[in-house]
Amino acid sequence: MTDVVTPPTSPVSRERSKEIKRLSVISTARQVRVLSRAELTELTGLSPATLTPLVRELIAEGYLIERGPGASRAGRPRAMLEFNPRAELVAAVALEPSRISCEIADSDGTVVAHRTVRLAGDIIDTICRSVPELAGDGLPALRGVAIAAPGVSSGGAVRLAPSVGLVEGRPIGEALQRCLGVPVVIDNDVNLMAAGEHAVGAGSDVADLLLLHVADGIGAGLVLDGQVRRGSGGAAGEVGFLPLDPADRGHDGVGPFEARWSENAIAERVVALAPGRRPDAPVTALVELARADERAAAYLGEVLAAWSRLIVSCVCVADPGRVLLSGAAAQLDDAAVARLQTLVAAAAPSATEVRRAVLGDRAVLHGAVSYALSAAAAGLPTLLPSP
Amino acid sequence: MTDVVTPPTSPVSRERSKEIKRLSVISTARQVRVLSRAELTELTGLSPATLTPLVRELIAEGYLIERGPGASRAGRPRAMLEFNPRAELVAAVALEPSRISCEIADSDGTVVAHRTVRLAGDIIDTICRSVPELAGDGLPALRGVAIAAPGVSSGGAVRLAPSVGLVEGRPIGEALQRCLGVPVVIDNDVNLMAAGEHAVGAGSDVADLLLLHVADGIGAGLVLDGQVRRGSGGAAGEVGFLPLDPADRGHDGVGPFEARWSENAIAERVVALAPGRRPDAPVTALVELARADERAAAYLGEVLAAWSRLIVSCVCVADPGRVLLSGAAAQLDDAAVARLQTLVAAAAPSATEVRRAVLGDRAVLHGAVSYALSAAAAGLPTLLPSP
DNA sequence: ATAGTTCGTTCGCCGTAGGAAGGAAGTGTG
DNA sequence: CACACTTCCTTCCTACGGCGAACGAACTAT
Repeated sequence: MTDVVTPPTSPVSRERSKEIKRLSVISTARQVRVLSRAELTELTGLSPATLTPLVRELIAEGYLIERGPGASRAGRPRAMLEFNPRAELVAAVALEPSRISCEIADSDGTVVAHRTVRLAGDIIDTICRSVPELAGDGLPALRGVAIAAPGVSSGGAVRLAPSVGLVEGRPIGEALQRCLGVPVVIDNDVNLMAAGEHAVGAGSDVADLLLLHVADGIGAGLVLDGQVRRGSGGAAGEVGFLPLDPADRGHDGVGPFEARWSENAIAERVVALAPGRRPDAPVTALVELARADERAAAYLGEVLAAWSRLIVSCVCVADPGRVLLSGAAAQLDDAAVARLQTLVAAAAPSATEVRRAVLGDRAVLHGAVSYALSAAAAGLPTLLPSP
Repeated sequence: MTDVVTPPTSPVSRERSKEIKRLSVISTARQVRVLSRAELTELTGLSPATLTPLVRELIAEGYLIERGPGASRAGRPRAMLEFNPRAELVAAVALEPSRISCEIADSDGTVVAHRTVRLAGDIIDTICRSVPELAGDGLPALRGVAIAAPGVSSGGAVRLAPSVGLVEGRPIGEALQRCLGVPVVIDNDVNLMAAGEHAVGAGSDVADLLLLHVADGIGAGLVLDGQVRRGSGGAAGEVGFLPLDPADRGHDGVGPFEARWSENAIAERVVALAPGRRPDAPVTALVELARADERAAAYLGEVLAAWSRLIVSCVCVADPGRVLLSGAAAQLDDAAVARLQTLVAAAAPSATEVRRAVLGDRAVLHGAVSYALSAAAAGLPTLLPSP
């Protein structure tokens, strides 16, 4: 439909269709974990005759491991195959202001190795050296690298100084891809969290979700139709900029909304309400204070109202159906989440479930795994069941 | 990733891959209109040997028409093929409060036949009779039917009484599909407009856009990554419900925002500013008034500010990169559009282009064509170049 | 005219998908 | 305990589609 010139790659070549089958089997096995060839025929639709050599190949490559025969009612018992998560490793690299943390995980998201490197010298060099070192003899199994960058990763406002210029645009991705020989994806950390929760967390049963992450700023990750949507400039989910209060104006790349309702801002108010040292988890502190202190309860109400308006805004635009609370917002207790849910339901045009995210710190890692695995499959357009 | 059970369809069968090739050629030809086999090899990546029999088949089926030889610098001239738009017809059915309008169009969006039927008896029956009648001997070429329903078509708030129960959910789609034997898609009219502008209108050069349609209410259609996104409950784009004014509350299924800034609301103010009969095009009237009347100018400013905040909200959530003004919003003159653009740029976190939609009334029709054509191809997951 | 160039087609090989039949390994039953 | 029966997996075989390569076709340039 668009008048972009069609790319010169052949749509269906023989190698492709074989690879598609491979991926179909692998992805099925990854989900089901332990299954027989008979189940594979059912799930993938491939004929047994087709599967036999393919499975043999996958066993030889270490993707599948033959286990003993499974239970059987009648007839020959199924020879069970177990998916070997170690057959596919991914690297998740998180860029932080003055260091990078690097993790190697298998396709379950189990961390096989991790390391934190102080940022010295060129980022790209550092990553190119660290990843193979960490992977060790598992390097051949490396399927992809996902890089989590704080703030907006491409286009949009630049929110984090250190990564400017290096992260901006493609260079880092392209360079790493050449150097490591595997697909490299780079994205906003909030988007990765959303992908993680969608893959194995509180959103694994739905196709659409919005993850609202409250920290120093407020950001959201949007998953629609099973895919993280970044928008044209990569600024989708920049909900801190929502013009919810007509009077407010943003300052220095900080959205008007997040200036008032981020974790930082709440922390300040909490300190004012209960003088003492600044709490690590201001929202937790606020929730506790609110049980006894009326002023705190009132302020908690304000916070919930503000967040609810933010959520409603997202529902009106994208209708994700489920909203996951992450970061400081995940510190809300059940009662507060329920209140938030009620506020949202009252104003949103569509039924929306509000829940806490469940993966916490590990969300980014799982997101990276999910990205890297799907990037490995991305060479060819997906023929796999997408939802 | 999700634990939905994998569907039992085979991923790559021979018939599929053949169909994929067919579609690849057809879709290329649809875009380029007149081309040679040599160009097809370049554009689709298929080898000449593969194309020869395929093209022969398509000629026999009427998809392609052989034209004379084209110009040539040196060597054998290319035998030109022309795509026959009449080979694919689609029906676009618009449900209106008391009648339905039905159009048959070819894949250019040229209307071949149209008819308006007063709503009497069962909607499904009526459509099932009208479409084949209208299509006449072109019926075998019918590739799909798209139905445009006002308001939210599934889930979400019900906005239009007459279609309740019939449109709600799947029944009408399924029934028609059985009866007519072609894919039937049903959607919100604003979503269809967005699809239309994306296909052949002011958004044909981008993958993401948001169409803002101002009429009795305010609605938006969201295209991300080349696809209309409806959200989990089909309420994506219900921007009339945006909680932009904390004090406001919605009434009776009308969003708080649209109650104040829809065409109706503007019309009332315009009447107040310039007493007389209610204008057909209140925004046009307002723009003209604003040239001379200060109060009108101020009010126009308010309208633009309100709309800009709405657009900014959408940018913060979905970052479409381009916003198309449709309906009453398309009545703005260049200067007003420019002002709107400026307002948006000042507050949005990402560069966003604001333009008028260009298809006007025909947007829904083109959207229906686009839907119906892609629905015909939707049986199999797209292997075609998606962006 | 002849060489050169570009197009399109035919031929034939190769590889893959999948039907069919057969072997393998269990459970139930007389 | 043998026999049928069921189910699972494999092997054999065939058919067919994709594409490389050679070939014929059609036109330009010199």
